[in-house]
Amino acid sequence: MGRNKYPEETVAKILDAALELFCAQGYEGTSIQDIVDRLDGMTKGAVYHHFKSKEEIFNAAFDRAMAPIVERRRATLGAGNMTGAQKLKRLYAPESVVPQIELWARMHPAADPVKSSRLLAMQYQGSFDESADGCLLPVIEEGIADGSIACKCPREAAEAVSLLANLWLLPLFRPLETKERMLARAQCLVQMAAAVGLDLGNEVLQTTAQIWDVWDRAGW
Amino acid sequence: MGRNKYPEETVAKILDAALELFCAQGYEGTSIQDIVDRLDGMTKGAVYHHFKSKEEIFNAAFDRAMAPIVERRRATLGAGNMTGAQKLKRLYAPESVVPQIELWARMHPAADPVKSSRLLAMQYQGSFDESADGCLLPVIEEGIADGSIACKCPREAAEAVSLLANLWLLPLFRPLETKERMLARAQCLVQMAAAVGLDLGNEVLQTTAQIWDVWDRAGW
DNA sequence: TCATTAAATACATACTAACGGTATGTATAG
DNA sequence: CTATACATACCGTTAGTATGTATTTAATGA
Repeated sequence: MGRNKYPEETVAKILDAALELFCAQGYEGTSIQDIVDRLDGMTKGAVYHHFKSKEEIFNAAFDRAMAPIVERRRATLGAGNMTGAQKLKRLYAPESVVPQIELWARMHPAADPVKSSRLLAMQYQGSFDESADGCLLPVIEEGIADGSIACKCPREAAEAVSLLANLWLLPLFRPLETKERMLARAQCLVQMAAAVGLDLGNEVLQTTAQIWDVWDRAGW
Repeated sequence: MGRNKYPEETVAKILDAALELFCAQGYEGTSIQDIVDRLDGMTKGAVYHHFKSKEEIFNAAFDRAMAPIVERRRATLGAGNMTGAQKLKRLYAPESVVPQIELWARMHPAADPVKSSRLLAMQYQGSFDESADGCLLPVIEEGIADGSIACKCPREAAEAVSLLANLWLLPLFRPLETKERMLARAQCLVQMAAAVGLDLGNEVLQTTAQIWDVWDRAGW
């Protein structure tokens, strides 16, 4: 295969194949050769021309998949003149959460946390970086500033809620058996968040129910 | 090196070396050869005679390190005629937690969650299995039975508290800068737990302070 | 404006070092 | 004599590299 006039297309093809495989088989379970085999005619040399390591491919594929979701959430929050408290509820409303869930559903991480350990670690990391610091904490601080939220430990509350929401309420790595248990978790989280001054709103329960349905439909 | 009369010693040496390396460099970052190189004179054949895979070595090393700690905690809880509420506080008192912390301090897991992803996944898993189901939940249910605890969602509360305690309050994978921030987390956790009917007691704050000191002393 | 050339880029090919694991040999304890 | 505790030598696979080659782009000059 000769040189492509539009190398971005090649990059896109690589990332598409990589994401699918990484999700289906995990990081360690996917070899570079597996990826190459899906890029008909292309060879490993091409892949290593565009990316310098397997890790870089993984991160790029993941970031590319997340980008539109993050963007969408930012847009939701940026627009309008809402109070911090209102934005907080928005963050956990279906329209913010469901797209992300659909991505995860496509990725289908292995139910065994140890086998999905890399994805788990990224979710863990993300719970602090993106979810808490980049998204939840600013909203909480806005709410404190405008008087709509009374929270004495915004940073800690943001971290704890993000962690619970990402690693527990969403049962990515330890699937739940029933919708009821998932709703019980949501209820529990709402109470705990309220204790540190964060009113997540009862929409969380509807959001949770929708998430369950999405996964159920995806044959979880 | 000839045949050893006491093969358990060989096994112990392998596990000691393995634990240290797995903690310092992570699972993927540690090769069987790395382990072998620490067992002067011994070869890979010996290792694979006693263990059938790298994974088995990892699990054995980890279990061996955890065993005395689990045992000790069980002993603390089993003895005496305490109410469930009292036992709950006991679970988060220094004498229950600090030994475990000292183990972790020795192990020194890499600060990057992705590099320590396997350890993280095991902590995650353990937060449900051992910490919640095996330890916290029975105590809560005991407390409900004897009337000392009023908790509407024992299973969910146990899981959430375990997760937060293991993956957030103890900053194994994302070290904290100051003692104050760690204490703020503890305070936050206490409030959140109280919201679902679990009184962890103010001893948690002292426990947390002690944990910080242990790590500080270990040159964290 | 357009051919000519030089340089940068997009790949393919062929290779290496390291890894987890195995097959097999050998000496020693029981 | 047999089972066990190792050592030695090997294998298939993997991530990654070195290098070669064709094609695009940029620079040049008339």
